[in-house]
Amino acid sequence: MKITIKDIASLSGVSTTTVSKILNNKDKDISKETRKKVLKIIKEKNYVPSTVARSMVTRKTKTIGLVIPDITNPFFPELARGAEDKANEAGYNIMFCNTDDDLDKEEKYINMLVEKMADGIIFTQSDKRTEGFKNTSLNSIPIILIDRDMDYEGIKGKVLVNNFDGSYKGVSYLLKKDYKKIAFISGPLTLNTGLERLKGYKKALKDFSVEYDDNLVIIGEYKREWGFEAIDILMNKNLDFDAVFCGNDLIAISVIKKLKELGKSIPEDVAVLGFDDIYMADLIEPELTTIRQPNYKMGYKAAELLINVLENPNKKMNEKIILDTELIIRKST
Amino acid sequence: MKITIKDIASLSGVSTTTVSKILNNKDKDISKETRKKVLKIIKEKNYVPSTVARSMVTRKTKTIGLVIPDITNPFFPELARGAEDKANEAGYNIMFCNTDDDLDKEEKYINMLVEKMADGIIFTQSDKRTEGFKNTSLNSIPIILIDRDMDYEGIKGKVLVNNFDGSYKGVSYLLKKDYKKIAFISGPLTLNTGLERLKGYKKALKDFSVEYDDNLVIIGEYKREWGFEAIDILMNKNLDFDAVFCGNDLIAISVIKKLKELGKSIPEDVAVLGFDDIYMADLIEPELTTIRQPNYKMGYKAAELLINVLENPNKKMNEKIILDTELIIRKST
DNA sequence: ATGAAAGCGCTAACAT
DNA sequence: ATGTTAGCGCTTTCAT
Repeated sequence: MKITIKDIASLSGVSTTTVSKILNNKDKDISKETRKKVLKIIKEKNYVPSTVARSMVTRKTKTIGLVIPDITNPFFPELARGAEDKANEAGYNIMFCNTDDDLDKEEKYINMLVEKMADGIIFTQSDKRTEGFKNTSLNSIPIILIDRDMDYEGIKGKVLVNNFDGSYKGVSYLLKKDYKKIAFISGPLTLNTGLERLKGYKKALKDFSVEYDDNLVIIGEYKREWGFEAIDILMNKNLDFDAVFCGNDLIAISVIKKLKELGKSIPEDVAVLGFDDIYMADLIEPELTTIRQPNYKMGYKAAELLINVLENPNKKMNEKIILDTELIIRKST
Repeated sequence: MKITIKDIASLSGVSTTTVSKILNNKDKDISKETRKKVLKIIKEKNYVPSTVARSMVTRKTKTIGLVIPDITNPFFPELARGAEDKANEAGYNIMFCNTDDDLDKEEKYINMLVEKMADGIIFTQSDKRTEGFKNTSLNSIPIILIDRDMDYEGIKGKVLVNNFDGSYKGVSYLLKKDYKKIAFISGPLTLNTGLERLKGYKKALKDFSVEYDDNLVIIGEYKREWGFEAIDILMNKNLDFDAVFCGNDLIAISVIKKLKELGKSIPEDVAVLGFDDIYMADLIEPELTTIRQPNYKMGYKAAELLINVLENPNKKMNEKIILDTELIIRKST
């Protein structure tokens, strides 16, 4: 038989109100002795209050939904970890959902989270999403957008990365090192991230008076396979390039691999620059020069922002945090 | 104003009972018309039933806790993903918790999960845990153990990997290839996983009539840093070895790196064998030969087992699933 | 085929 | 300093 607050109350010879107050640290006006007595019984009986019952009346679940494309993509674990750490500090739990960049799955998950009365959602949306949600029930729950930008109702904050600046820094560095024919193996341009990186790339070329060549920019996905394919495409086009700027590290790593297979030495024949600085970036050969994104911090900040919104429901806020990248120079350039 | 079942009922001109029945597909004896009418109103009003209120009476939350050391460790994302996929299929959500192998954090999380009335827990315990839980409240909730073995109350199933066999297969392969001085850079032996791998290593040596040398076995942690250190130790001891069997891929990858820095070529001077087959194993140079663990499947099976237990509370089961490993031969051996 | 009513375990406004 | 009471939104038993 599950033990309830009522049991504790009668066992202690007090009312449930008194027990409840003690449980919730609203015990300003509870006598020391009562407090002690009740606490003792609670411990004895190993009583655990039901959060479900509590949520029923407080309308809060202390649960945050984390909706991301795929935890298996090396970009996300750190982000998830950051969010979880902050949530945990503040007494929240994280419910995690993988959408595979699928719009239907996204909506399904959001619905689930609303049904389960998650207090809020941290959301990295699908690269296929071009508009807001069909489901209006969504608007009942605050959302923090992370990494990928967009505007629609319900968004109470954003944590983004300065992709333009990161890309600009990286490509400028390449240019300074006298690489002049820089191919850009991009991820999809449906996302602001890709778009901004492309802009940074163009801007850097311009500032160094290098002409932009459309042929050198090819667009694919943020996946390892795309790196292999992309090099094939570039080679088949018979293009001349002395450096490759990759949309992310996953692409960069497979590009390096492919290039080596083709007998190119890196960075002598071709320099390779990545984006992200994933866990493995300094373990490959040659160690990857890349633009580090603060993934852990992103997750952490997003949770912080969300909790802030949740615990100050009066203040209408919509903060936008833009985190900086860092150029990590290693051996591949 | 949040819309409730009551609103739907009065709007449809029926009782809440009727609405509830329709919501839960217990509508055998609800007329077609009523059903249709109610469903229409529900859609119109964008009504989402509160799972919290439902849980209150059904005593089920359709939530599963996933307690792991660290999602940031490349071993876990796939496992987590497997669990999430299965959970999702069955209409469950996953609450995820990182313990950093810390016993206090473990107990804290377990408590949280009990408070939140998670229906069950999938649990990869800390490598520091040597006994069951202090907290008896835990016994109220079924647990599936994953990857790391142990016995205590509340355990309703296990999904493990045949570490002995995996290790045996890998080391035998090395031996067959005529590597005879095989160092073993192990993870901790507090875990059955490490212990079993050591046993497999010993058994293989024995079967190939190679004498076991205590000096060649060094024990550390499942972390990249340990790979670097371990090679230092081996070198300082001035030991002769022609192959290294690593406790996991993380160690193997840093071992390869270190060895290359020392001017050794792989696999000519030294062969390297890993364990896990993480995402990056075939992207490093040389591609890593390793013993693949079915991580995704482990997570998936664990969720399956748990859901089975949850949905058949009458049957007393305690299944133990032992998954097989696979030797993936690449270029490092 | 449908509804009335009790109750899940807790909190909070209001008394005392 | 402590207790009474009314709900939170749903499911379920039992009537009708």
